[in-house]
Amino acid sequence: MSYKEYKNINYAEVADEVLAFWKKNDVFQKSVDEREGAETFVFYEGPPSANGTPGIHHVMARAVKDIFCRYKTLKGYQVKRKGGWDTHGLPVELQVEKELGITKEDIGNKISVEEYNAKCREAVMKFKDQWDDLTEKMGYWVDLDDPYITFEKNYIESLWHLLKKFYDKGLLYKGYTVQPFSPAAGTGLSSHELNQPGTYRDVKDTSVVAQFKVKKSDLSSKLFDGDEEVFFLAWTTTPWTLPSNGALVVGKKIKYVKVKTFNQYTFQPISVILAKDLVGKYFSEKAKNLALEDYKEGDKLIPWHIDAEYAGADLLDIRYEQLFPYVTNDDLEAHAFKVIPGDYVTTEDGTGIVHAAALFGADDYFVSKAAGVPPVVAKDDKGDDIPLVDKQGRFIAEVTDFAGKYVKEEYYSDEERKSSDFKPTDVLIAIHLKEANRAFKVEKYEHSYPHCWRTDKPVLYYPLDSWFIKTTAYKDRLVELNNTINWKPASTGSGRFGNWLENLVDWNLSRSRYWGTPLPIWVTEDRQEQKCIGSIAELEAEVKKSISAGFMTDELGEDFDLHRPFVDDIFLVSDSGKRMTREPDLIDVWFDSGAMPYAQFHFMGDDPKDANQANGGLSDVYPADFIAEGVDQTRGWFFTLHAIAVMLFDKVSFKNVIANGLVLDKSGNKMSKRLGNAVNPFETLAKYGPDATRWYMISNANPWDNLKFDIEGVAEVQRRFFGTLYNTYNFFALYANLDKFNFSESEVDESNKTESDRWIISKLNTLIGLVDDAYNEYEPTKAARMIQDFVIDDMSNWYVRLNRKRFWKGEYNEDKMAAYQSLYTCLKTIAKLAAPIAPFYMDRLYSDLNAVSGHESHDSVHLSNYPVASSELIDKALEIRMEMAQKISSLVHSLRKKEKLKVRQPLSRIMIPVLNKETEIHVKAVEELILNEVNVKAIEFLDDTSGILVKSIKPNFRKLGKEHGSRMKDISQKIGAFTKEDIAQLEASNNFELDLGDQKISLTLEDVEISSQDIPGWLVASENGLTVALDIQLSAELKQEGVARDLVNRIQNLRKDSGLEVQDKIVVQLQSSDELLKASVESFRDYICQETQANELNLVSDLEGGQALEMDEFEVAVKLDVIK
RNA sequence: GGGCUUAUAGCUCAGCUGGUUAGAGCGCUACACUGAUAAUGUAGAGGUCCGAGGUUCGAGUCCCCGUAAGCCCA
Repeated sequence: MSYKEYKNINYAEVADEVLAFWKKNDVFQKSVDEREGAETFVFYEGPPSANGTPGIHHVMARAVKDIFCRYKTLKGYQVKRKGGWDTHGLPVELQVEKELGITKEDIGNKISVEEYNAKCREAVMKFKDQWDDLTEKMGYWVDLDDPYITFEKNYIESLWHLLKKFYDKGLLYKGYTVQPFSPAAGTGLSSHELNQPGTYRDVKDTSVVAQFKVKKSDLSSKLFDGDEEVFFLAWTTTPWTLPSNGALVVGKKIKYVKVKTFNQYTFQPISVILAKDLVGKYFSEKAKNLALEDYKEGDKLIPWHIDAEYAGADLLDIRYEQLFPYVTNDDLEAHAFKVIPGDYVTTEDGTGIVHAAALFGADDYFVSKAAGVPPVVAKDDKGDDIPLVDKQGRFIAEVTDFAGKYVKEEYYSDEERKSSDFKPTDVLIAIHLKEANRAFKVEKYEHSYPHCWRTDKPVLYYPLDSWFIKTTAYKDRLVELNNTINWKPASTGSGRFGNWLENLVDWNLSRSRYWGTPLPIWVTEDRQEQKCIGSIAELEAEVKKSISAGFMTDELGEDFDLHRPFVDDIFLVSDSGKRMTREPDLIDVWFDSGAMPYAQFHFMGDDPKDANQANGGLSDVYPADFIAEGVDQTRGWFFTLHAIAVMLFDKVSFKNVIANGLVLDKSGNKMSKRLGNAVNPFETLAKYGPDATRWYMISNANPWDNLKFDIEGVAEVQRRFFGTLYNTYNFFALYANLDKFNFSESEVDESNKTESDRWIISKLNTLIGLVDDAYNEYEPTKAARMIQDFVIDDMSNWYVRLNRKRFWKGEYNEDKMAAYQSLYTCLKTIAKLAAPIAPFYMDRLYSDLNAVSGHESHDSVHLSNYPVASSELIDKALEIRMEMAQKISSLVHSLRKKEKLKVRQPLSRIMIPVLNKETEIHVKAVEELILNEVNVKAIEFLDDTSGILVKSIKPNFRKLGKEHGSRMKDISQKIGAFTKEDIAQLEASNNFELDLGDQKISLTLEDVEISSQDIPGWLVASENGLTVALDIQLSAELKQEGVARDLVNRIQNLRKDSGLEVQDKIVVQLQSSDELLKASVESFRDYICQETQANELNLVSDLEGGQALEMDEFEVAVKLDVIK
């Protein structure tokens, strides 16, 4: 058995082969089954929707999930990964409508709800094949055979079960929110619909600056100066909302002024309050400070002057007279018609005072609620509160002056609008205000306003009934438990998510749609009785009752579908015997996905932490140890998971979460199919294979940062990391096969290993621990980068390069064995450490190694165990020494470079100044390595006794700074001025009195850093305290050796060019007149022969058929003969 | 409008609790190596650490105000 050698590796092909192997041998299943009984690591899959095609960002998101599941498996946990599909919701509906060429209005007419939903059910799995394909090809291990699907009956039943729990706790209630609403279409509009192009249009509306008359009170007395009438000025582009005004909103930090002037329509003297910054908008500079007494009715210039100034905070709670006193009640009289604060008030336009009608604006609703201002409502015949505008967009009867009028002129028919005496309601309101001395300014104003995409008519913001989950009741607990969750990055948990929880509003569950989970609530017509259904059995029982009561005829069939329209055809009977109909709403799809911890297992119990499966307990799969999803899910999935778990079970549903960022194109732009900059994941995987793709994504940026995806980067990863690893393996395989190394021998004793063997093993064991930590802390990027650095820098560029000869030279002996063992161990360990990130190639690497050694009984790296770092094998001092060797070599290289002395030319010595014995011992231990690496004969150490060292000294800022902070400038200067003698004194006595004039401080050696950066008369280089001097004198012998080495090099080339095998022996004949060459050959004949595998080396005077070789300074003719 | 994130070499990213020459890879230039070879090594050039203030003996790092980009929410 020998190690597989690769001529040209195609990583994508390897991945295909490995994938086939996994499939054939059920490796994923085994990786779960073999851990049966082990501690579990619980992972939840955030369900994707298969109604769109997968993109490259899904590869990213899923790689993150996969990495930690694979890692935990290696660590011995059992990690089940149930897949899932998110199937309900608006995107599915829109796609179906697009395909069928219909709109929502056609549902129930051109197409039945039943047919429509059947279409949705098909459409939602449209691209399932592509998704499954991607999942497989990218190596994402998730159970696709038994996924949870949110439209399935069992799933929905669990949702109902949970909803009923909310209901029973009194956390499910019906209320309203202010939403975009199209009276013409009679429907609310989703934000998605409002974001359709063309919905926002510039329109000219009648805008009014209305005067709200301030009531006199203790609080408002500061606004009055005698008998004047004082008004707040508030601007609106929707005058129809003025009869519903409940409050005026000011910015606390905005400055306001009172201006004395006259009303331009009634000419009456008035005092008005508005933002100081906006005075110039309403008052002409020319009229400023004109005498008020001189004003006559109809004058063009209306005199004015600023009378007083107030802060917004001073105006709070001041009452004013209701502008349109059509309806009122005790509540309103007590709490409305006053000034309240609002952050959204600006002085960009208007008056700096904003009118709020709680029912007709989202901002208005929130500030009113926050300030405890009740909405302005009337009562209907049942005694329920109703807004002053009905659902058709008309004023109700109570608004006597405008009763029955449409609030927007576009709601009238074209004919009506053409009529000569037609006036839009906004204009009528303006006229009314002018006559009542309540209009300060009326003008047309052009602004952008949303329109209904179906009817083209303007949208109203209108209170719509909705069912809510009272999340606000659990706010504190939600925050508290969130603090126990490990968020990556932490800022998403504390910032984005934490702030969201702090500013929580109740969760609006209602959706007026067709394809989704129906709300299981039935009510009587008078709304006095309600029932919430929590299971199919319960529904069946209720249906039976209903049949007895005569409201239904048939029982539920076995295959009863819980979707619309079927649930809508069910009528229940109330406890008092009345007929009940289902509330027509569907629930927010986020409830579907947030409930997946329970619904995926058809949970119908009371406590998911119950260990008893018979009770429906989920203890071994709840809560999740780990979830990961895009940061855009913060207020989506992450929130709904958290809300349901905390509110129903007082638990967190996930302990660790990675919120990953976006995948952008290489210039940092968002990828979009429309712009054509979207990267096709299938093409990328096919070209570069999944390993390089995953490795690139993970190593390039932290998952939570946005990734600028550059395909060149994938190519680079493949070349640099995988190429190096592959080359190292191939190098190993080539010689290990020649020597038949199969690691059947016992490990070479530590004492018989070389310094570099022990070093690489030490580094490897350090790496095992560091990578383990990184994975444990959910830092995959750190893990990937550390592995990569080890492979490229330590293993390949240092260990292999330094030890190459050991692999191919000489007989198979213990030293060789040690080299093979070391490299084998490195490669096998890397395969394991990197397997979670690059699952395919690492599996192949592991298997190729293990196939020969048979060390492990596992068929796949993913069935093996994470390596254990052995602290005995870690030698920090050795790691430091080696670092010094690397630095010294680098310095010598750079000196050679400067002097144009190539490495093949041996040099006699380097000198290293050492200020302490320790450094010398360190360097001595790696002396051989350095000498070999830089081709120098000896290292000499210069210590103090040589007397030629030039020392420099600088303060240890970190230490001295802590002690003497503010004196550092002085100290630094004084130390900088130290003489040779000063340094010597400090070194000798470990004490130096530093005189700062007013103060003396004593320095020890720890307070300074002393280094030697120069040796007079020598070629010197230094870096970070290490200094090296190079002797560049060339003796005759060194020159000869240099030539000999050159000659070896040329002959080796010739061997290779002639196609000789590594083990072929040759006879060499040389002809040259050059004396140096002759001398070199004589002196170094043995060396040359050994290196070139020559049995004979002869200098001849005539050479037939020889080849001319270019040496640096002359030519030489050579002839090689192979010995057969 | 609010919240959060990011900004360091041409590009992609490191830079620990503040400490005095700001690093790596790619790319570029030059050289070397040539039995790991469609590989590899070494060196060099390349920086207003987004901008302006502040704290400090000392700021890429801490604070404040901006700018730009992105995401979420309104």
